[in-house]
Amino acid sequence: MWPCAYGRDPARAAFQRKVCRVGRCWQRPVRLPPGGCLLDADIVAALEEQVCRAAAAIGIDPATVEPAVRRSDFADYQADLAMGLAKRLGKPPRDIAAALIATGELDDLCAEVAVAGPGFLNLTLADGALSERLIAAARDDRLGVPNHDPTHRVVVDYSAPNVAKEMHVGHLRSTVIGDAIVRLLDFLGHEVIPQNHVGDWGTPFGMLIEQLIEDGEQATAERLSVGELGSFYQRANERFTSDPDFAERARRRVVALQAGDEETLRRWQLLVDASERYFSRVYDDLEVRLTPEDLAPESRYNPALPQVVRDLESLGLAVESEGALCVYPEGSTGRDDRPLPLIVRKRDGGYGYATTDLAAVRHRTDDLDADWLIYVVGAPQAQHLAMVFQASREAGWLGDDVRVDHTAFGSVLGDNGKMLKTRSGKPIRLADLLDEAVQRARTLIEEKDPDLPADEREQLARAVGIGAVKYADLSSDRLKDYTFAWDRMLSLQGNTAPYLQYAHTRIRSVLRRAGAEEVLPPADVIHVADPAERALALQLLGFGATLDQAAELLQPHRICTYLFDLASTFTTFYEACPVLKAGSAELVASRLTLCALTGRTLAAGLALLGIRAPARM
RNA sequence: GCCCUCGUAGCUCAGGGGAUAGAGCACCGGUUUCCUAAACCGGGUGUCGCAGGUUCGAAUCCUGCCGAGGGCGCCA
Repeated sequence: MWPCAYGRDPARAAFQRKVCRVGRCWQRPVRLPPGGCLLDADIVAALEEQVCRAAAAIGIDPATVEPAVRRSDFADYQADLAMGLAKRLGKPPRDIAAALIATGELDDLCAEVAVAGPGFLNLTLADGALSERLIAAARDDRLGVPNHDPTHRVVVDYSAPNVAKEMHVGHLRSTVIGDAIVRLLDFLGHEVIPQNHVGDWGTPFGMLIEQLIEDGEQATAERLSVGELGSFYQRANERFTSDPDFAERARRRVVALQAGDEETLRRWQLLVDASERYFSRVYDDLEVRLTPEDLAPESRYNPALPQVVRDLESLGLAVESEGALCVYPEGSTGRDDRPLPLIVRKRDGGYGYATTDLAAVRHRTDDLDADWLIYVVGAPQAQHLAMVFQASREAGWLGDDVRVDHTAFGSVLGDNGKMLKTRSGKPIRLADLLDEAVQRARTLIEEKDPDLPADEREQLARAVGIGAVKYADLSSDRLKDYTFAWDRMLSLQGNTAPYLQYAHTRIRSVLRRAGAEEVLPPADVIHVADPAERALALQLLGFGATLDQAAELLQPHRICTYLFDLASTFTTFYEACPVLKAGSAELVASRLTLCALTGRTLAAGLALLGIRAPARM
């Protein structure tokens, strides 16, 4: 294809700079296997490189052009760079496009390159190039998706429930989105460190511990472990507001807790332990990867807080105001354009969550040595986090080489357009929501497939019900609010988990019939003559690029959109192209390979979202 | 008052500067001697909130306005 001396190749160097343009090499440059040709299934990257090469050949510095290759309605792909070059070169864009074609650089991969419209380059791939890459992907455990290069050490902060407080739909979003991001970045080769920033400290623990004393330790621990957190918290709160004696005891209890009183700490620990047992159960039900090892609760930072404050003072960043110690990060203003404070030490000498968050940043960069911090936290926290990040930058705790993202998400709304609540206006317990999801899935399965053995039905109900809830949460842009609707998310039609799961089982069924379910050596050649075959082939080869984009933008919904398109494209193929009854043995093998690759890609994509792909439904 | 986010088909949503803005639902019609009909195929929908600007080209980038939600000092 082209020489191996990539390091000195100006077109490649320029192309790599191009893909790194986001700033700090967060995007993946094309990886070069030792053999010197691209095994990477990502054909867009290969085409872009050839376009850069063509640009260089007509005397354009490839570092200064955007190859702009994308899927096209008019050909397999299109490159849109000629129009942008017209003014610079003082030539009509169609002439430039023609000159790019004339270099012959695109001939390796393309059977046909044509100028269209104002100067689009319509690229039609050579069948051989498609076939070759499909076979490489089919042979590869990773479906032709290379590791990201360079890889990063990434802290993902997500879920973050509160001790002795019910988990609700807000935690659902953080947990599900965070889990998908963890799985995705892990798959792409990054070293991922999940951090569950559990809320286990603060003033409410005074009343919670007093309530524990009133209810009895044994009984409270038992109730909390099985998820009766909401009623416990509520009772404590009611006592606190209605009984001045209780409130006074609670206030004294906070002081004792902060002072490290042993007996108080023991009771606090009891609340923490019982709650964490419950969280683990919910995580198991949700089928997310979070484990007790990932716990990094707020209290763990307590010992570091005085030092954080001392350092901020000695750096001259923290100043006293109205008795409190404040940092004023650049760029944040509140009412009357006054700078907004981050209160790092309260008037009473205590520390709030800002200080804890600063300590956490420090721990993650210094001790965990992360160079990428991801906070999967609701959108309302945007200003707070921006201030924490800015203060950390100013304090030198976040270097320029560390990327930080607030991966914000919107609210879950009911069908009334308001925040999802029960009819009585209370927040919906996450655990109840999951139970209902499984129950609804079970009912559907009983209707459609009454003969299924009970244990299989239960497994399936879990896979479908939990998958539906998670997929509904992941499939639209996380930043927007989303409307929760059982019927939509459990539908077999549309962009839903059950639809994808069903598409996957249909594929598995074909493979079963072919006796090829376990091992399927790929065909020697993949036929892409039929438009439906070709469309499927092109879609399959876009998997890696989709994952890269989803990871770069931290948008799991891009994976969903891709998988739905893949399933739709497959369906069209499946209708148009007989597989087992194709004309020749060769064609059967080719189409079976397409089926197998599609099935594996669907399963892999769903797995990255934390959703199971059962073999039968 | 200031700041942030959102506004795309009747509904739920895709669309990160490119050609004619796309799906699903809903609605209408069709498909089962045929690889899972829990499915599939066909049928028409738009002042991309409004107005300017940048650009060869804007749903996409910038500014202003309107509408919705959220945030703005010691809760986390």
